[in-house]
Amino acid sequence: MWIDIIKVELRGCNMPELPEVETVRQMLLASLPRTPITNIQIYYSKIIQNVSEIQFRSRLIGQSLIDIDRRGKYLIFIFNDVILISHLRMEGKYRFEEHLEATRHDHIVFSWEQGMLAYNDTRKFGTMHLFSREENVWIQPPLSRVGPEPFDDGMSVAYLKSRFEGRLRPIKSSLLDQTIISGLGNIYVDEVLFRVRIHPEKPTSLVSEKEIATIIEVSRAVLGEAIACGGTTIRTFSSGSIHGRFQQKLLIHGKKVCPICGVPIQKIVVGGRGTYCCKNCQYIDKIPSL
DNA sequence: CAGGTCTCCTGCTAGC
DNA sequence: TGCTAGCAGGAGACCT
Repeated sequence: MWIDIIKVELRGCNMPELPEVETVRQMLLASLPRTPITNIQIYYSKIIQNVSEIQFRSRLIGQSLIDIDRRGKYLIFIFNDVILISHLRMEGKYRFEEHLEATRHDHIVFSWEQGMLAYNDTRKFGTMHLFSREENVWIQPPLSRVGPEPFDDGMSVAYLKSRFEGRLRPIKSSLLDQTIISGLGNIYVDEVLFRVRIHPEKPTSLVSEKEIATIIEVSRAVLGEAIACGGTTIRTFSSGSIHGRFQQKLLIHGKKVCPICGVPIQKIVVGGRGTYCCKNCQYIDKIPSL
């Protein structure tokens, strides 16, 4: 079985966000062996952040996978004695095969009796952290920096309001800030802001309570639907080349013309990120007319 | 503290 | 045709 994230028509827009990571989590959970890891090959060690290459191997070899969790865009592999936290960043992907030969951009390969798992990452931006299960991984970086997901109990209008107060930066930057709200990346933030008809450059503190409520509701809907669709850019080679069906449901990201008013969509830069929005339908100051 | 800028890295593309 | 400079982007480091 292959689990891969491919480039689709939107160049540079294939980064895994929460729905993609969740899809990868489910597929790995279904396919990875629960027997001890027999070997680990490291071809590019800078992926590993908090322990040495030697420690990474010695502490993981012999460990059996118990479960895979997820927090925001982080995958959390739980073994007998250790916890491996993996972030795919822009282009990280895993593939599991009975036997694989490491190819270009395969940086770490885990082996079991039953198969091999390769971590492949063209841009080498992905990260891995290794912790002991005795440590509390939730109170130290990177997980300590991850704020609540839209689905979490901790996510509420009152919470977001408190985090938005006094913030002058664009709302898009605040929604991309994983310490405030986790799981939304560049594509989904554009989608959410278009659907709630708020301009990405609207100052955060000017977003009303009513708008915050709508942002939460729409974030849940967009992410939930994307998860149900298997993400935007995921495909499994075992079932041909099907990419995530949410790709077809994008309304604004990568589009040329506004699906509501027909005006050409603007491509601007907000907080250093390529941003798609409709100047006609997304307001900076006005209350959205939903 | 808030927020801006730089860094990491490679593949693609515009421009010559 | 072949080359190169420039760009994209999640999150942390660093600076103001």
